[in-house]
Amino acid sequence: MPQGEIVRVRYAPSPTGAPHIGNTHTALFIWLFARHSGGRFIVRIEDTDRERYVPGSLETILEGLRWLGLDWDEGPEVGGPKGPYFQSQRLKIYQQFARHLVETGHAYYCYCSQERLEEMRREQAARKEPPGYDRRCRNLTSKERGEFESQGIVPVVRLKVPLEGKTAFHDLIHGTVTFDNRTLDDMVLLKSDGYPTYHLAVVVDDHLMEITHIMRGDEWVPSVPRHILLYQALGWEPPKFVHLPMLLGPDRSKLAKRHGAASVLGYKANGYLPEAVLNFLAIVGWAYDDKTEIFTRDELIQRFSIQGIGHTPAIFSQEKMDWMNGYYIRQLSIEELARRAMPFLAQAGLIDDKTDVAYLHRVMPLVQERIKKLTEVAGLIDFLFLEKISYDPALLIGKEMDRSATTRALESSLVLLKAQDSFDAVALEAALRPLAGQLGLTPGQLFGTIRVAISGKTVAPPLFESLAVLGRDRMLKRLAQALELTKTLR
RNA sequence: GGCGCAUUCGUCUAGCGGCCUAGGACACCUCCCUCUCAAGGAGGAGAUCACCGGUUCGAAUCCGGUAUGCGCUACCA
Repeated sequence: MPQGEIVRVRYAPSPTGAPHIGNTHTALFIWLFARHSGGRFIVRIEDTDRERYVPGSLETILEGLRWLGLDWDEGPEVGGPKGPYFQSQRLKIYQQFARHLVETGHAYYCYCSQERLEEMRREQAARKEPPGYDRRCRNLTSKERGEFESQGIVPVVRLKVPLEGKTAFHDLIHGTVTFDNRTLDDMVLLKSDGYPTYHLAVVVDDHLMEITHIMRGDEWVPSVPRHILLYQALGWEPPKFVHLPMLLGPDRSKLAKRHGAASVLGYKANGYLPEAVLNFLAIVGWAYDDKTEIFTRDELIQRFSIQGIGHTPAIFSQEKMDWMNGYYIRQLSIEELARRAMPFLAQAGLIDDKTDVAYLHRVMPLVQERIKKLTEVAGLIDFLFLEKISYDPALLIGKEMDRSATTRALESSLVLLKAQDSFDAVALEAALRPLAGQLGLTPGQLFGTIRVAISGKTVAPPLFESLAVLGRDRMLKRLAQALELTKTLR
């Protein structure tokens, strides 16, 4: 990259399904590099495989990027000076370069049928030879070509890879990597349906779009020598290469759908905060120093560097992701937490448009430090929204208590609270705590029984705060209900 | 099978020749706080730096080999 030239990097997803967290990880690193260097972040859609195309996946990919705030300067929806940004709309360009390569002797037409190629590979496997095209069509005479053409066979275009020598390239993360040309076969550049393969399309587009750094996952390293050969054949200068560490599943294999909630949008649906996902993704495969791991988006942009990127593939740790999400939830203001939790509460049927936001603001402090995901809110505080709660009456009887002790506890609490005139948490605790001793119970026993009576749960937010939010009427009603229920116990 | 990349606590990582008797974080354990659950605080356990050679006064750090893992090996990306 000449001095002063602006960084241009691209994220080039294929619309073949929902974007998983591995792709997103790559996108984030590319975006961070672009923003850090004041360059351009380009999104290019590599839709050259018509068979694997999944309708709707483009929208999902873009939504995932938007959710994380990875804005793009050129690409779908925004356009740009080097478009179109869909490879399916650039077919003529690839065909033209493919033809050019054939004319200049760097590529050739291949008429081999897929059946023959498959059989060839089977035989190679049987003979324990490395698989690869046997170059049967590499030196066809024009007469032979004419015969195939007259049979109506539509050829593919293959690159004429040098039979010997070595091809090397320099990667900003891995250093110099060298390949022996003998291990490379004559790959297809243009398929018989007129679509380019990845190899042709990526080289042509990266050049035409003036990409300065090719950033992508490590799984692409083995294809670089072929691309270098293509650059040479086309007389172009290759950009810089930056191969990013891959994300692995818990079984250490390349992260894929079968590893569970691998889709970014899945994280959104499961109650993760975009800033937490962004932060977490950034610190796997990249480190700033020996201790910092919480970064705001601006800090990430400011501190990101290729030097800090690791060489090793990394296992995506769901546990740590969850911890970080919980951490970010705890940093939210009550108002913000309420705003973010609302869709999940609505989904659980606990709130609707008419729900009082001020009430939500009173509820949120009860859950803020107890959840790791927004999806957990509803289960913790449903009793504060539901008209009626149901639970197993046996839960009312606490540790080392019996039915009569439970009944007495509920009766006494009811009497005491009926006479109570102040219903904030502090006053309620001051009133109820002494009651335990009077009943010959530990505070834990008494509070446990009341907890179940008002929430239907043995694990719930703090009792007095919960009572305060519930309010006098509802708490008395629930205690009375619980008292009724004790009659069903033996 | 061939080629390529990689190898520091279970996991994510710091380390780029002496500061390392290897630091941080998650998870785990103990204690404190405490009405349950959390959160928080204080501790703890956990890595002979894959292995074997070499270079060097000195190596987790440099070099070579071995092993292991992963990736690629399609008219998929």
